[in-house]
Amino acid sequence: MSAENQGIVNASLAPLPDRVGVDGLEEKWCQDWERSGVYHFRNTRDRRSVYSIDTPPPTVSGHLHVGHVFSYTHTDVIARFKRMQGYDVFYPMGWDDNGLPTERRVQNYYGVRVDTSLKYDPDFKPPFHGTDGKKISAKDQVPVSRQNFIELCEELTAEDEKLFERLWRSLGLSIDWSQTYHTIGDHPRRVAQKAFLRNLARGEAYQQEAPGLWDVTFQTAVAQAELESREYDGFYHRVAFRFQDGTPIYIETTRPELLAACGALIAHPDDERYQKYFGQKVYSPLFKVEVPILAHPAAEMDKGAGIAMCCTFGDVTDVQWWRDLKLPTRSIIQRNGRIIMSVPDWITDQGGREIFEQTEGKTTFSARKIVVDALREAGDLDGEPKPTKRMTNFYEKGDKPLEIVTSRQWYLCNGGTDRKLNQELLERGRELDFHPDFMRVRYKNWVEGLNGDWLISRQRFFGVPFPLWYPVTEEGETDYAHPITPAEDRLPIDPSTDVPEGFEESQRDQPNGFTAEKDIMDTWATSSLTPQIVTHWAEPGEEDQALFKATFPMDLRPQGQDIIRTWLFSSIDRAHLENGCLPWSNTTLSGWILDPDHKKMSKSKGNVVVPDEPIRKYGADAVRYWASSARLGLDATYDEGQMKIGRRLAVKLLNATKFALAIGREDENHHVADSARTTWDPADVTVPLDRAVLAGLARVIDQATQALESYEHSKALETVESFFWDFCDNYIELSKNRAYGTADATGRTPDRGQVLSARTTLGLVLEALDRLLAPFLPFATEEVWQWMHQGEGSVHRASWPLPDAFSQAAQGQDPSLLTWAGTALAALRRIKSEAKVSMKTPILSVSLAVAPEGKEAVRSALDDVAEAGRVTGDLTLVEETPRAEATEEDTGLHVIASQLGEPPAKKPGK
RNA sequence: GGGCGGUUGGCGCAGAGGUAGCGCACUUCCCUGACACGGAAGGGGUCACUGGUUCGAAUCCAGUAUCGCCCACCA
Repeated sequence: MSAENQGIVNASLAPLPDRVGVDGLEEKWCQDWERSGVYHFRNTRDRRSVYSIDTPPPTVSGHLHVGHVFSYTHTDVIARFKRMQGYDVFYPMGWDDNGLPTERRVQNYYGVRVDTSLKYDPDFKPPFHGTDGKKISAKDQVPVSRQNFIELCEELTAEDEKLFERLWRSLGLSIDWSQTYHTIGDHPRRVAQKAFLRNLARGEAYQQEAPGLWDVTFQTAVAQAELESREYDGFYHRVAFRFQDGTPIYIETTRPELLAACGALIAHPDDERYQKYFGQKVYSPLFKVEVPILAHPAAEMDKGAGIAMCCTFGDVTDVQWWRDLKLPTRSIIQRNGRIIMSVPDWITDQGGREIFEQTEGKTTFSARKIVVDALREAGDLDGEPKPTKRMTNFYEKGDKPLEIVTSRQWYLCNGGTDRKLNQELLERGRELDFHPDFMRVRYKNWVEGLNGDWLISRQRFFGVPFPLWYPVTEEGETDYAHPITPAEDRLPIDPSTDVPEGFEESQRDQPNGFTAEKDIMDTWATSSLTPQIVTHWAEPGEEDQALFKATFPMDLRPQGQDIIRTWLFSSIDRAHLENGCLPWSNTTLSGWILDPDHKKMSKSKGNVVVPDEPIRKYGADAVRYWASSARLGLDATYDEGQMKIGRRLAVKLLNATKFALAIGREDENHHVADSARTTWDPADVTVPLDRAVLAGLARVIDQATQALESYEHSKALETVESFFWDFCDNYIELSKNRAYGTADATGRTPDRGQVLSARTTLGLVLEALDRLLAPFLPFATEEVWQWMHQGEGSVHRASWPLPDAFSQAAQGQDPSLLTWAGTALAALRRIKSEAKVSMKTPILSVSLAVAPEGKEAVRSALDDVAEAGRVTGDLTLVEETPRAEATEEDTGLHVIASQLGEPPAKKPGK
């Protein structure tokens, strides 16, 4: 058994500063930690000894605000705790630079856009440099190859990464900076492509030509997870379709511009109003196209007129009707959101063709106006359009409602169409430990509500390309049914510049040759693989495989609650399909940061706080304290007051420890003359009061450990903190005179054993508290640690305290002794406070009444109480007789009589 | 419309069956040999509301209100 295990602490004491403070600690220790590599993953090859974290990669082109600081601190507290528990913590950092925000930024910054038909140009120089803020118009943008674009992206985001890294370091995140990645880099691209090829080989990825949600601004298909419902102003138009004989039947629509795309009128099969018409034909107004009246249960009787026109495609219900009733496809919206450029052949009526011609190339908005005017003129509009608010699907990054467009897209199975897989993924959700647990239902709701597989292809240019080509037939047609895939060891590839095995570049886009898949993968198709990326999944090297074995499945995924449906779910889907397990065993979900007016902080509201400011103003420990005091999953208010408290705690720790270390050792200037060694042995703690403190400490260690084990960092902090303040306010005050070892007010000098007991207790407890606070206040605790353990390594690699040695040394002493002694001291202080005199004023005599259960406790600490209260004469204890009427606040102890001496004379001057 | 979370002194939060707790702010006092970036003492709440269970309810149950979020609703 080592000395440490027995609770004996051997300290190498460093000289102490005259004055202590928290300013400047960040810089000092950041540099030291970097130099010594405390946070480096030690590459332990044993999975059980490793704690691995799937850190969220922040969007680097995004803006920093205190929300980042908040959730990353929560993770860091856990990382530090696990490290001190002896785990080899694998804590990498990623940067998300894949996707639209970066694409737009690179376009505007350098004046370039991706053209996948171009070849990589190693000598390419962008036309602009550093034009942030100014937008370069599309016609001035120079087309570049995808690889060139990726390089520019890496160049640009390198700056942003530095900014983030500087923030994370100044916040004291214990990230292993040798383990970083960015989502558009070679390695993540290789992982994304490899995983896709394996999905494809197993039949989990497939392509399909189908109607799907489409963003007309970005001109790309959009997945269910990226939808956002927003309120949208619309108008109900009551429009007449007519039977052969001219009898009208009215429908209501908010999208009259789609009239030409109508394929049927649909009512509910039970709707008595329309049952008699089922199977009959009517003619659409203006275009005079014959459409049937059909029944389908998805029609809702109480919505609109109860009968709807089905267009291809106005909304997702239209798609359902079109599919179930086998309606003709009559698309009139182009991918840019405008009406098609030629009159469709199903419109045969001359008047109808002329009206359609007027709408060609128009936006849906302008086309609607033309159609409504024509309807009004034709007498087929009943009344005027009535305004309505409706919820419509938007792409979360877009500002126009989504259209439905038919296109060939790639899908990945996610349980949206397969009941068995759906059940399996729900089971994975039950296996995963959510912190807090109630977040689990969000996952469940999402998986249960899926209505289709995951659409992973995007018609964009910047991103991870599908590693695919297609054969081109003799007739020059692309044969999508037989994609050509590269060997895994060639990855990452770009099909627009790389050539499939067995072909020559000259055969590109030629009959009997090949053609590249033009689409790229959704950014989540890469992000969903961060566990595989950071753990070097499927990399062939021996080192890589060892790393993967030691770190996967990972231990923790920290993330925002808003991306449960995207990041969390898609990661589980990928790991389930690829690895047959959960990607991690725990997930922590942080809440939002609200501004002081309880509004969510967001860039658009302009209420964000840049995190450097509070760090500079209050110190990193203080900001971390604020973040740590919020529970997971609950929103927290941005509260500088809380940071002040954190700062106060850090300063107090410095001062209290300085006192404990200096006492009995300092020269006349309160310096420890030279660095010295000392030993704090729990066996030297003999005084009941001191033992009571150790008993309390053992309990606190136990509680804090349990709280952190269950990811309740705020509870752990609160437990340790309140013990710490109690220790400072009561124990230090009670014991300090004994610890000094000088004569007390009555002229008695404590014996050596009593002095040693106090000093040992001070040392042991503060050393343990330093460890307990280290995950929360890494800077102040490191500073203090170095005073105690000069040259013996960092507190952040020190062992997490165990309760046993302390509870053993307490010898069964009840920790409430400290509470009783503290109460007695408070009573003495109150005498002086009420008399409005200095605490230095001696008490000539005092008599305390104590409840029977506390009398023995107070008696055993009586010397310390008397000394701390400066009682120079008699301190008598009387057992309190239970009183008939209980006082409003009964502490079990009160002053019966007291006599104060003269307050000490004020020092002249100052 | 379905679901989740919150509602506790002026503010920020803890407490989850035994009669309300912490911090900030506030009041008064104190420059005491760790700390004035400090210390001591104190005032302040019918725990959103209404019912119920219980000897006893901030705490459990039912419902209401209110704030926030997630999902659904697109004729």
